[in-house]
Amino acid sequence: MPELPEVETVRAQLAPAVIGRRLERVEIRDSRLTRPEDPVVVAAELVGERVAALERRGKYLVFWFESGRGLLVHLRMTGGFRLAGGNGLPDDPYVRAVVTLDDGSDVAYRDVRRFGTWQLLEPYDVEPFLSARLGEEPLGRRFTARALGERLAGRRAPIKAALLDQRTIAGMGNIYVDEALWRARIHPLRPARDLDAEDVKRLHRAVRRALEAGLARQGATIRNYATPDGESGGMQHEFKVYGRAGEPCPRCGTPIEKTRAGGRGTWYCPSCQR
DNA sequence: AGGTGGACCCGAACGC
DNA sequence: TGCGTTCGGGTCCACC
Repeated sequence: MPELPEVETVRAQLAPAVIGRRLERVEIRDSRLTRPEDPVVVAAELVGERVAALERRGKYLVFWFESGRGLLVHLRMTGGFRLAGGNGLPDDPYVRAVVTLDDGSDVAYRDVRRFGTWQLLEPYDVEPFLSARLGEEPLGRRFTARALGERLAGRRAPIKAALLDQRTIAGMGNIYVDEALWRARIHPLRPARDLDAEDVKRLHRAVRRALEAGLARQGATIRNYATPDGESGGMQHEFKVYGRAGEPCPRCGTPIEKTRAGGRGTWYCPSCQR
C-alpha cells in the first residue's frame, strides 16, 4: 500500500535515473493504465519528451517534462517501478509498461492488481488537477496544527475517515493513519469536530512523526511492495498498532484491538486511545 | 453539503 | 489435496 513514505522512496530512487533523460520508446501493455485514453496514443505522446523533474504530491508521482506537460502516476495498491539491473528486466507477467530512455536503460512499471493509473496532462492542467484533490503536504512548512484544525473543524466523520480524505492531508493511507492516531492517543472513531486544540496539536506532531519513521525505513513492505532498486522497506517491523491485533500495546501493554472505521480495517489501543 | 458504501482488481489467506 | 470464498485497499461515484 504505497502511502507517502513509500511513494517518496520511489521518487528518490527513480529521480537520478530519469531526470534529464529523453523517452525513446514507450510500451504500454495494459489498457486500464491510461483509461479512458487509448494507451497507444498516450505512449506515442510520451515518446520524445525529456524529464525535467520528478516530484511527489501526496501519493502521486509527477514526471515533469521540459514541454511543461506532466505525467501523473498513481501506484494505488500494488503499483511500482523497477530499474533494469545488469541482466535487464525479469520476465514478469505483471509488468504493465516499459519505458526505454535515451541512455539505453529500461524502466518497468509493474502492477499486480491493475489499479494504478497514468495520466498525461497539459501544462496548465496539472496544478488544478492536483489542488482539487490534495490538501497540505504534511511534511511541508505550510502544514501547521492550525491548518490541520481548520480542515477538521465541523466535520462529524470519524477522525480516521477525515484523515484518509486526501484533501485533509495529502498522502496519508490506512497504515500511517492508524500509526499517527496511536501516537496522538486519539480513538479512530472519534468525530473529527470533537478534537480540541490540544488533540489537534498532538495529532499534527504524530502525523509528522509517523511519516518520518516510515521515510527513515524506506517505507513498509507488505505483500509485494519494493523500491525501484528491488529493495524492501523496513517500516513493517516498526508498526505500533497496524496489523497487530492481540499483541500488547508498546506503550501500556493492553492488547491491540481491531475494528472498522471509514470502511477500513483499523487497529488501536483501547486503553491509550479513548 | 457532507458522509457512506459499493465497484474496480486479483493474490493471499482462510474454510471445508 | 483441492476447491470455493472472503478479504483488502485508494479513489471515484452513486446514493442518502
